[in-house]
Amino acid sequence: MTAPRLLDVAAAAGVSRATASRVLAGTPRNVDPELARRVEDAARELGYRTNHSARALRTGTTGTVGVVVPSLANPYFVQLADAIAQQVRAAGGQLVVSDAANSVEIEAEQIETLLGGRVDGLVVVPVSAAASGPAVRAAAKRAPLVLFDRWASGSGTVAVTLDNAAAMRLLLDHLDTLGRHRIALVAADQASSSGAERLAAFTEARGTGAATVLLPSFTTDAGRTAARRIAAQRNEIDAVVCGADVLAVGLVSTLQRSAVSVPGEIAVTGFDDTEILELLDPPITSIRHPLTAMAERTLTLLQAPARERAESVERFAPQLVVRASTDANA
Amino acid sequence: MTAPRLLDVAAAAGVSRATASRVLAGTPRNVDPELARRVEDAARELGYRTNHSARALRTGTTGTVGVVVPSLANPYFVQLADAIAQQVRAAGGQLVVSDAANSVEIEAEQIETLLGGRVDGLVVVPVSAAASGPAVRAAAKRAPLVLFDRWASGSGTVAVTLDNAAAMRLLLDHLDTLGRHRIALVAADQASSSGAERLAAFTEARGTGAATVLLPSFTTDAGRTAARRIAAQRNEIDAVVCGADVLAVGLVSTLQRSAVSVPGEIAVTGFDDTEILELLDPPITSIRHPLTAMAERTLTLLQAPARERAESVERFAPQLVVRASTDANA
DNA sequence: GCTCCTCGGGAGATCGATTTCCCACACTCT
DNA sequence: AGAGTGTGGGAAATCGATCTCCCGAGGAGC
Repeated sequence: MTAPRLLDVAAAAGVSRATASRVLAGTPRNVDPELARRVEDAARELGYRTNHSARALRTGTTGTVGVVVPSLANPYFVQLADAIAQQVRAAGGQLVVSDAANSVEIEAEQIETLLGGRVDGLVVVPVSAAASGPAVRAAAKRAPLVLFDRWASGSGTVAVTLDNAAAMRLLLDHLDTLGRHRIALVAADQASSSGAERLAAFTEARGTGAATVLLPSFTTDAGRTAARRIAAQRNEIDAVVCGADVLAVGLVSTLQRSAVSVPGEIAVTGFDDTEILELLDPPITSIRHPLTAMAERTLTLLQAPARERAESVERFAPQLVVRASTDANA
Repeated sequence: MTAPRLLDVAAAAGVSRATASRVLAGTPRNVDPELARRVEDAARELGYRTNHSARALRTGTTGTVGVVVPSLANPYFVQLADAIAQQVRAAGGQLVVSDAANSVEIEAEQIETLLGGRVDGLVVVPVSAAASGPAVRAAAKRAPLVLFDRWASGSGTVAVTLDNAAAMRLLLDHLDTLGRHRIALVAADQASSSGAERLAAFTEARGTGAATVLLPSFTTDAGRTAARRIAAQRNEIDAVVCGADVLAVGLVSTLQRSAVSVPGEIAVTGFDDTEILELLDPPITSIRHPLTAMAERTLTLLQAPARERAESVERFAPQLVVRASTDANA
């Protein structure tokens, strides 16, 4: 029982393959309604489904967008992929998600694979601002590619990101307003553009002398490590800004177990407004990305002529979400 | 600047397309090492990448596995997809993940699309035990398909799942051992086979009279609703088994805000050992699925001859993970 | 009544890689 | 030396859908 082909449908309807194709693919060409009906009936009858490889080969287009994220284990990236997915689906396309396992090499490999005629365009959340550049640049020459949430230097293409500096200022102003002036930064992953920008904005606002805990990795475990260092300095610090939600989650739960009250003694903020934050006790203040708008813009750029994707960074305005981890009355 | 084709590589190396193909696709045919070297050099030089659509069309095979999950917004399903992804990658394949948006119709649509020659096989976590059957059955006739984590009746194919009844018994025994005998079940989503099995196992163990809170949806918000009902019955209940982690998360945080101590007054368990559980205070006792073994078995079945995928359900042994939400000393 | 257009529809080329033949050459064995 | 054998490599068919031509019929205009 082999799958029915267009030829079979055409034969059953008593027309040529060309006509059957015109009806089923909806080519802008008038076909006698009677014939169209016969073709459609035959197709339904036989359970015909157009062969994707054949169509893609002939038309040179797949109707599929590829997304490469650093890791699907991090809910933040899942959220990003999901935002893109909704836009793609709304446009009637398919989505392929690849996981780069936080490695520039695997990232390059995934990009390569997807480019072999599997996708019409690529959305990449690059692992590293410095090291992801070359692979992205090479890929951007072969297919439309837009960076999302992070940029990579020398990428040769446009990036749709959050305005991280503005976001950092929002958080610092918020804490200042609450009378918290002795603020520490807990960050990881300076390899990513967003990590670097957040750190830079913090240093610029607070000076190089400000307390900063840099962690090797971007996990809740790292957040717990940070908690121990913060707890040790509890007398000199009254607020902590975390460069990522996962860090904040680990930090808050560990601080509380060490009997450091949040926000009583130390206020804490996250950074990406992941869904978990709301569920913790206390819920954690964070920065919300305008993901829908960002994803929409990304798809627009993907479909635009190449010249609109010249290397540049577009920054979207962040939104502060105040919760009880900074302001108990929130 | 069009992409280089096999023809270009062959010309550059001074051989025929056939030979170039034999070298690059690694056909089990001897080729003069000197020619092979020339072909490989030419391919590298030109930046050649085999066109996936063309290869797929000719060979009828894509090297890609599709996964359809009910929703990517639920971290549990992301975890499942990730387990499959690792196995597929280990086998040198590609993965396409689709989201069914918790709808049987969209699920059927996604399956249809993937079957149009995009994938060699399909792994489906069905939305509904009853309603997903027909679409799955039709798909299973056209391509290898294995159900994962849940089964669907009349699916005509094999399902790799957890032994939910055994898992429920593990939880109940654990609570009994701790002296908690007045146990309530908080569940949602009886449409899924796992939801139904968990409910059935609970009822069988505790009788139909046992307290049960059935929720309309499968979200943390639903868990909060449940918390209010449980709090109202706090005098008759000393433990709650949740049919899913997301419910437990919402339940615990809301109970605590209502000044009901966990586990002091009421012990709580989750069910899928999602990563968040560990981070909450208290961390929540749950059931861990042997996901790696399950994913491995799934891939094996996918590649096996059709007769090994006769409709049946394979059940894997659950593992109890005790945390402080049931046993403060854990 | 005749020519010119329009419009629907079919034959065949095409996308790029794989694979089936089959041929040419070199080498061995009698 | 001639026949037999084996091996590497090329020409051409093939996968299935689309798209470019081109043809025939019917209608409009003179």
